[in-house]
Amino acid sequence: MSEQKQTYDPAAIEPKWQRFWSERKVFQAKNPGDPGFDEKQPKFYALDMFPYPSAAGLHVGHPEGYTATDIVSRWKRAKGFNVLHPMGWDAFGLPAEQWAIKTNAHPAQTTADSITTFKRQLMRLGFSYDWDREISTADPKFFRWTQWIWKKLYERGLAYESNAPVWWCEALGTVLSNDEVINGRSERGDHPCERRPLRQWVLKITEYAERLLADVDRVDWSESLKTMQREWIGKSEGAEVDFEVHGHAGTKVRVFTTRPDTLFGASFMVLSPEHPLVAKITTPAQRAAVDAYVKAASSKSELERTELQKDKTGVFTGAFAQNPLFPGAPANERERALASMRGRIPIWIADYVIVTYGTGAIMAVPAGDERDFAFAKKFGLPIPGIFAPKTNDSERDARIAAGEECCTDDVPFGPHNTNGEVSIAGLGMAAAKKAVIGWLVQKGRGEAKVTYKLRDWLFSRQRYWGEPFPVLHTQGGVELVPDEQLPVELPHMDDFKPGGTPESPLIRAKEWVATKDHAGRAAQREINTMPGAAGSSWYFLRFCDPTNAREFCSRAASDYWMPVDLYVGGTEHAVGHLLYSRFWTKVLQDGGFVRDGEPFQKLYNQGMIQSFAYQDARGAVVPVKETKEQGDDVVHAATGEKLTRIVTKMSKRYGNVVNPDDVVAEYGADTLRLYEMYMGPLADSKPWNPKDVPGVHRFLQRSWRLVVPEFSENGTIHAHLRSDRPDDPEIEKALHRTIHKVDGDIERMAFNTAIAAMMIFVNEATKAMDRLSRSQLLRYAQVLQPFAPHLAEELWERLAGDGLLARAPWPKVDPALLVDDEIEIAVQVLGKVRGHAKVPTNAGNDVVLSAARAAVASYLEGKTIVKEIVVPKKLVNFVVK
RNA sequence: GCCGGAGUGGCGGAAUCGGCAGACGCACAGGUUUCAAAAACCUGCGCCGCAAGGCGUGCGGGUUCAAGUCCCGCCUCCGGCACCA
Repeated sequence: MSEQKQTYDPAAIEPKWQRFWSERKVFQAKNPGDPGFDEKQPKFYALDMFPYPSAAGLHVGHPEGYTATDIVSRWKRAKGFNVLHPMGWDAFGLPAEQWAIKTNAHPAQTTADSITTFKRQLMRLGFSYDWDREISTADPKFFRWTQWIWKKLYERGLAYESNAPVWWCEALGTVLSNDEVINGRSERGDHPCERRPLRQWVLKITEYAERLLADVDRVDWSESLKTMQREWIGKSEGAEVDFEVHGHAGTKVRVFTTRPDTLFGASFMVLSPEHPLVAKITTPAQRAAVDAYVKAASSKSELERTELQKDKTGVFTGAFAQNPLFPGAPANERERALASMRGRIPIWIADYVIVTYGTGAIMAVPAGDERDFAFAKKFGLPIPGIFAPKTNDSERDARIAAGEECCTDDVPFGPHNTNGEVSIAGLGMAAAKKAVIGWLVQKGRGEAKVTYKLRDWLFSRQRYWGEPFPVLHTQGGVELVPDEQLPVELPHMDDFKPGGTPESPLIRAKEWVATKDHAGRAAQREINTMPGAAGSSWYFLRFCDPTNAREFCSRAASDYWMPVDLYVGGTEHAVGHLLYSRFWTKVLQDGGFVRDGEPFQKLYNQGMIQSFAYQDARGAVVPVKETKEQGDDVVHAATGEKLTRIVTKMSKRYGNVVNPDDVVAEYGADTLRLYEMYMGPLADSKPWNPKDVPGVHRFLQRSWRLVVPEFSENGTIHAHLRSDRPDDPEIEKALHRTIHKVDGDIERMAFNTAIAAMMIFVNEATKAMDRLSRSQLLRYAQVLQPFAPHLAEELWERLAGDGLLARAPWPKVDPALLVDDEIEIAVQVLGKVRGHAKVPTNAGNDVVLSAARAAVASYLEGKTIVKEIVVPKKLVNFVVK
């Protein structure tokens, strides 16, 4: 029945423009030296966190950030910037390999298929990527340079082999790095992990800890993200102090402490159960108990340890240490008998002390540390009071002084904090630290020390689908593969599954493993592969110079494009990816290969797109398929039970996953882009509401109809737009305000309010449809272009705009049109709005006040005005009695 | 437990520097058009109240002529860290 069809047809215009942009390479970025490069243009590098192409295809979460960077890219181009906006694939890694195993295919094939799907889906959304710069981390032309950079790390002494215990995940068949393990379980798949010693490649990121920390201050990231980076690096300033062990001449236990000032209050010492001295110092009487505790601790998973964290456990070793403030460990029996001797403290072991942090041993000061206090209470150890606080709470002061309550505040030390040579009595924390460290250094019993929580980066996996290391194991040790033999490619293997042993499946590629070293002697290739984060730690550099066959990226290219001006992605990479990328960039900077050590100047985390789900009375989620609408309610289709709507993650299990392809098919890509930007602030998590999508689609249709009549034949435009005419001043004003608002809102990444401003304009323009001019609609198309590029480009073409809209400059705003001659101000009496008054915009206070008095005359009658407050151009407030 | 962020109509959200709370969209209601429906367009729409008016930004206090916004004390939700000495 519908000969009368809407003329806005995204299915027709979107592919048309996508093809056009692609064939003409409209979004190709020019490097210095390229033909057509304009050196007068400033540059702008807008980057998305490149996706991991999974078999499941694109999720609606992907286009959210991608649309944001696309809007900024298109806007920057219109503002005269040379814009680099690339896209690529994070293609190596565990999930691809596991998918391949599950589907009985080869990861090279499944990855290629996933990339094809992702690219097709992305192409349908009209993003202005320079597809000539597309890269894949699994492409030998790319990972050749990943291997080359790894060699630089090795040559700079930043890559080493280690047999230290590492996180091993049985289910994944590989080791994992710290940030891939959460509470003793794998981040991917949530499988249990345990610590095991295995030969691994490790990168010395800790050598860069201080710079990684310091440079956090100079990037434009959210405070919470910067805090996460700082906390992961975890700098602590303090001291290392040596304690001699009684009865073991020359044996010292070194502890790390952030509170060397509290050394006078050390009443026992705790070693981690894994500490190397435990076996040596344990007395025969305590040996059985200690062995049992050590064994129990080692079999406990990290998870069990943290679950039991409330209750402290530990065992006495039987040994004693000597507080270095009170030296002279007794050499003979007689002295040892003096149990009261000052500074003689018992050595315990407990699993609240972690072997990998600090020195794996602590001095316990229960008076100044909550954990030590709890331990001392539980095991009846002494709690010498060391502080003498003087606050308003004298009862608490007394308890602290007596060692009955723990105190971690900065309070003065009490009078007995002296050993005759150094005294901190009456001093505060900072001065006392200085005094104690000074004395220890002078006596050679300790030193100031900075420690970091950051651990070296475990950089190898026992899996097939990753970059091979450019390393040979020869009779003479490790030998690097020469640059001219890079890349070291993966051997083709039909069976690449992990073999249930800690060795990589590459061990079975015998011809590949067996090779020759530089001298022609038998050698073996490294069989571990690099972790998923290898390629993503430098891909942003390759985008600057993606086809360079001689270098990973020329200095000229990176000097021009780097740093990334806007980087958008999810918070899940807040620690790992960002820290690793910063580390590699700094190493490359030290090698003179890039200018700046910070890759990402501005970083923006998008929120998660959530979805509705329905819960029954017991709180169980009912899959969307099993629900139905009944009036205003949603009920269980089978039982009719009324359900409660909740907001949650999209999940197959709940059946609430939204597929971008479906949205494009029904409404078009412009609607999808617009809806995702209109949902709310980019940084917030917010639920997808299918009922809201038609709202933004309607807005696009209304925009369209300003140019093309609803049911026109052949899609011709309104007659009055076929020639130029004077601009209607009212509409002109509204248009300039819209341009100004959209401009400012894109700048602050407030895309939702920019769209609202355009909606307001379209609503006004619709009411004055026949007064619109061609010039006004061309300019409207220009502001709409970053958001709904296909529709805008089509309108531009139909209105016979000059050239291509994608290359048109941003429309000019006349500041004079942003102000009205007359404005309405609010008039308040005692802070309540009681009326409004129209006054000339630049009226003086007397004019404003008399207009305001007239507007609220009835409220002022019989009252005395005590005070008159005039806020220019906003309001007047009368304070009356 | 500690560190971030948030809490505003039936819903998503707006209020950018302390100055008219609820822009814009959804849902809903009424209307125009239509044989009818859809679409489109127009109008209304925080809560209580017939109205005048009162109340209202998680809760309780405070500062101010004026508080969603600032201060103090709580509650709830989300994210991160979690015995790091």
